[in-house]
Amino acid sequence: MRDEIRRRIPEATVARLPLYLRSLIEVAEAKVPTISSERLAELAGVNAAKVRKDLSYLGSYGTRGVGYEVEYLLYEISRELGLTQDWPVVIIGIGNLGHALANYRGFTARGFRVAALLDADPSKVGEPVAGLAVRPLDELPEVVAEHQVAIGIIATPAPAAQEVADRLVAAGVKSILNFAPAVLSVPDGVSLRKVDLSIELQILTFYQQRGDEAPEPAPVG
Amino acid sequence: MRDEIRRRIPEATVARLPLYLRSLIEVAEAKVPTISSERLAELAGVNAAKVRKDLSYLGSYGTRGVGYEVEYLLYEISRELGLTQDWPVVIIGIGNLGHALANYRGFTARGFRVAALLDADPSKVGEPVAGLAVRPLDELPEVVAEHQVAIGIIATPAPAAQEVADRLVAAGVKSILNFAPAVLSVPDGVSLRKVDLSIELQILTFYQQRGDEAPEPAPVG
DNA sequence: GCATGTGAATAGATTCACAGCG
DNA sequence: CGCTGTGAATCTATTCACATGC
Repeated sequence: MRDEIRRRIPEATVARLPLYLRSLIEVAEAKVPTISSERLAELAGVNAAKVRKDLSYLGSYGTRGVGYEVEYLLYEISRELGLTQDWPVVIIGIGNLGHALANYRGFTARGFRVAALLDADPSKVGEPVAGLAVRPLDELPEVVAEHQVAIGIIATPAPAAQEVADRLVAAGVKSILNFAPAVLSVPDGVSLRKVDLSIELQILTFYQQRGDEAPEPAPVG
Repeated sequence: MRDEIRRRIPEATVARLPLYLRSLIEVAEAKVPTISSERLAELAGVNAAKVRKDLSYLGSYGTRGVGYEVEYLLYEISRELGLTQDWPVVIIGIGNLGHALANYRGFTARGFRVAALLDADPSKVGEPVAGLAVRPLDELPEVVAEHQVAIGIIATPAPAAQEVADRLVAAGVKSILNFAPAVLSVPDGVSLRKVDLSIELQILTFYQQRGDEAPEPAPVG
């Protein structure tokens, strides 16, 4: 935690750390003290060599002949992912999806806190959703400053998404998760990830039509 | 369309085809007759070399010195993705997310049709959602057979997800999209993809904490 | 003895750069 | 002449296999 070198962690590994974390939380609840790469691999749905290689990028946290100490590894991965602190998020676009996201438990579960819900539609403003009143999109800068918002979630229709992204960036938000089916562009230094339902379905139909099996998803970014 | 060899298309390419498709639909609406790899790349948010390489796996559909014929390419990609036919889907778990998914327009937009909504909770059964009455999970086999359902969408809480997946498989569903935050296992021959909100957020916090920028998402699988 | 940690080998994806062709 | 199509080069990720050290 103090004098460690800043290792470059492959993005494929970063994308799997949350999986390991979730698995470790489960076994920690069962009071299991240590876990082998083999068992962790099973829980996370990957193979053991990958687990060991991934964890080796974080440091040598295992014990040969024994395995990994669950609580310790749990903490180290949490820290690596930045989950030892709280992350205020804003959700923009309070339609069906925005509603669902606002009510999503397990949001709060893992250190994320919905600081505000915003919508450009005046008829939605003031509506209580998940215990918060929807605020006008124009208040974004104040909301971001006030709550130190670092992450913006876009749940608007596609045509509005780029403008919302621009406003988030202008307000100083450095991480954006986009649910709108649109390709967005953001300046350097801003991270952008997307979740797109219809793309996922289309990938499935590709393989279904082929009578093939879709390869193991490699969710990376 | 008749005597073509079955080219093996890299999974990374398959994951990008839906992006090209969406971009092509946009330009087709604007009545643009042809498009260069450069322009398509810009719309899809990738680079031109990738576009050309990806499209070359489908066949030589471009014209040197000119570009690609929009309508033709649109059709070929649709066909490759299996979108020239309709795909009945079932959504299981009609909580917040299930509701949002059931109401998602652009679902129907691209050849997907919600055949039924199911939930294991008797108190939800019968409730009208998005013009359909929620049906009991036990009716899954009939629903699948009746509507020729090929795709199942899991929107249940995590603890229920594996059982639902097992039931989908038992009913003959060969493609599953999982929104529950759980690792599922399915037999060979069944395709499984996942969408996980909290994993995406955790990847963002990793890079945010580093003061780094998240790499370009490579949504594959 | 046993499971980690890691170089080396392999596989897969991206990018380069240019030949090929309309 | 311009843009596609594609081998070759590069980069990234996965897997192997075994030396290492508790």
